[in-house]
Amino acid sequence: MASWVLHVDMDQFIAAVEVLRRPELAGVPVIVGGRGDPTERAVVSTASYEARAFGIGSGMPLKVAARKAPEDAVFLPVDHAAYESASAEVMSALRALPGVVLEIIGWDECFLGVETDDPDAVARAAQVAVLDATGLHCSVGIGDNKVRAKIATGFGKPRGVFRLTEENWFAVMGDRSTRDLWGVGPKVQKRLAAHGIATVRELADADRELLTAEFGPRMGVWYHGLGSGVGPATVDDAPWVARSHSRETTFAHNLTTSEQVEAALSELAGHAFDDCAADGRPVVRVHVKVRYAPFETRTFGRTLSRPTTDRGEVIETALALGATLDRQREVRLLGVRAEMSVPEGGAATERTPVRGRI
DNA sequence: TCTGGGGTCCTAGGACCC
DNA sequence: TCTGGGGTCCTAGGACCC
Repeated sequence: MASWVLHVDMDQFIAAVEVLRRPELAGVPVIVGGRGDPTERAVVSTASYEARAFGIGSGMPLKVAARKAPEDAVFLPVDHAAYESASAEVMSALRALPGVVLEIIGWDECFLGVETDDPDAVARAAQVAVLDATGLHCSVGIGDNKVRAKIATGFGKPRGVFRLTEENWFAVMGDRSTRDLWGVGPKVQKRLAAHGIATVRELADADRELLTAEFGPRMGVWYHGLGSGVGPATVDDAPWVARSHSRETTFAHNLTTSEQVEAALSELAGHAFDDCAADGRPVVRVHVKVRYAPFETRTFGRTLSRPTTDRGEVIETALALGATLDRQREVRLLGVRAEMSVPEGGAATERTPVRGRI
């Protein structure tokens, strides 16, 4: 029997959860984001397929989405609790599949590791299990490692299954843009293009020395392998260990006084600390992030002289960092991040350097 | 046209130590 | 006058993902 990695990804997860509890929304363009008010500063979390047909997608400002949306479109507020509970049902249905190792990588997606000679059957079984348990549909990518499984899922959407392995990698991906690779965003795409590397095949054929000179020893090697679809294949079911917690807020009206900034920092730092405290681990470092109007972001950090469980100390540190902000400029967004100490024997498994939760 | 909030990991460069 | 090399820690910033 061979080892396979399956990537399970829910179809339009957030919009689907909303439709599930409000069946009258079936077939309607549904746009979930912010507080559901398209006149506010917020972006689209998920748009239903009906809404996507109008060019509305994740990350788009709600104001822009409102302009594109038809009259019968429905804007809904984000309801984290509802998605978390739906997510838990999905994961528990998948975990119950025989012989699988489950690694959760987000609200609406996970990897399954399985030993089988018929991965398609496992993929179909996963889809049935999720649908039976929750009424929600998903797509499944099958791969010989995490990178190929993850990319395969996109070809299976919606409600489908797609297999991507060493055998068909170049046939499927070779002529596509490097941007289609997981972990290559607009900046990296541009830097690669400056070296004449536009396609996946060109990345695979590129000189490794050139890539390490451009991106550093780790990322250079990672990108080079990515061109050939190389990646880790170990699925790890160890519980997730958060490295940090943050709270941030975008203000409907920009802040202009020190008093406003201090009040906001105290509150955010307190919440961030509380999230760390709930994990039972001390804070080792505090960051403050500020977005000046119109859109320039700065971050400041300070490492504490020793790990602390003192809420007041974390707040004081955030305020001290906040004191260095430019008082002449309006503040559009503030955030506080608290990094925690790493627990004994913390996650030591192979990780992909794809940023985000993986 | 207007750009959220929650995360993780990598890199460059300076400080500092031996 | 010329001033190593390696290692670690820290800061700041960058990039990406969901």
